[in-house]
Amino acid sequence: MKRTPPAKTSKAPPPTDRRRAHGASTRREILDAARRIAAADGLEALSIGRLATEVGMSKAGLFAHFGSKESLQIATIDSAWDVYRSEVLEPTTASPPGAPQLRAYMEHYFEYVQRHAMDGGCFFTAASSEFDDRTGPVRDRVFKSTAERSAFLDNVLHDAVAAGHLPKNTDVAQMSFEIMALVTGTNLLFQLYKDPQIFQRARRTLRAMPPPKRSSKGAAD
Amino acid sequence: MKRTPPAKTSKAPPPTDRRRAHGASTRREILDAARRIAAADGLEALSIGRLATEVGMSKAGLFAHFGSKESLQIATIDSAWDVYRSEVLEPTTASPPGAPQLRAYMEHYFEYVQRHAMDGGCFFTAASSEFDDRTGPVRDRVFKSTAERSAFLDNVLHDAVAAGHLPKNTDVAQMSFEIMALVTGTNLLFQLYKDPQIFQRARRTLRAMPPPKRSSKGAAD
DNA sequence: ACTCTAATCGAACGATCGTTCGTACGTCAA
DNA sequence: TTGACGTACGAACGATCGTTCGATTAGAGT
Repeated sequence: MKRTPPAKTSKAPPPTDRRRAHGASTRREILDAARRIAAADGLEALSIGRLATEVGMSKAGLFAHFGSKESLQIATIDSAWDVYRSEVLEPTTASPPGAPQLRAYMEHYFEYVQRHAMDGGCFFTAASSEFDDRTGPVRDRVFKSTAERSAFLDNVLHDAVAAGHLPKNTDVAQMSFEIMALVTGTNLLFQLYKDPQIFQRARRTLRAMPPPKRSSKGAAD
Repeated sequence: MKRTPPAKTSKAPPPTDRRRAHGASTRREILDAARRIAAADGLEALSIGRLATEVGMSKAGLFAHFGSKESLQIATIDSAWDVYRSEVLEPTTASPPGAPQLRAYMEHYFEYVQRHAMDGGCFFTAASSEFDDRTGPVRDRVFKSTAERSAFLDNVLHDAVAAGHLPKNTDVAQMSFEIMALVTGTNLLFQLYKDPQIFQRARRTLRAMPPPKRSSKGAAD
């Protein structure tokens, strides 16, 4: 990213766009870049020096905004969650509850993945894969994100049952797993192959997916 | 890890247990540790100093085996592929072609994931997620692995059609995608939740999966 | 006994990491 | 005007990174 040169001369007037970008707006600019780097190369590869260079400020100046790398990582996840919520969850809730909302959820998620295809695709799939074996606050934050994603999908499916769009005895937990696995796998395969036909396949899978029944025959074994 | 000094010769016990673990066996020992680190923390977190400490040799001595970090990464992927082949692919081919082989493939894969649960689960899912946005020999090697995994599954499904276990007009490519997405998503969710019930859900999904038909209605849109 | 080679070592290099410290500039309240 | 505060800076720290170099072994081949 091109950024105004540091203007090393001490007496030069600072009419640059920076220098008056106080507080919150600088922080937002930092996190915009942090999301990109973290999604593409991982939350560990998100180094403070690299991030500072990218947004055109000093390591120390950037560091002061967060106090530690761990805080920066968590702030980055929070920021990514805001994006996910505004690009996937909120547009989904704008559709009528039930089957339309389920289809909308998948479409908005796929649009989200494609929109960020060059930045690592789904932020939370990448973060989950990176931190699933670790411990500490960062992993906990990642875990919470996935849990919230699952809970949202559970609610959508529950509404679909209540609206009569799915059979009354639908096993919502099982169906939620199937859809989570489907979209997660779709994201991973799309990131690797970069072939939009994968989304067509996923849509077709959802259309043909038989609603699993509660306490049917699948309980044993 | 036990060194198991070969001590093939009648010579007196060497001062250090190492020193006679020549060539291939040292290399194998290095790659055993490298697979663990790379699967758990990522191929980039696989640092030479850390790896050298883990196997009890010097950075320079270990480095000499590979010549560059990139070569080490590729050798680690090759080693992980050998494990995947011997633990998943070869046991699968021991089952009769067709539907039994398809079920065996999934079971052997799940056993593989569980066996390496503490080491990051499926090596190739983790590697794909880490390198899907990069370029270079390492990404190419990861890509090749996933392509071979898909091709193997394609063959299993093709055999199942030929054996009459799946309808003649089964869309093998579509079904292969659905199963790849299913097992990939299953691995990711299991790594995060560490709940073996997830495998039960995945088995149930496969049992209930309707074989997609070729040139049905999914082509449009 | 001699040489040759493979394997391994310690030491060091430049780079980058996360972090700390002291300082300077700007704005705003007193 | 003064002082406090928020913001950002340069410099430096110890640690670790990948890599290079030269020296030191042990064993094989002659």
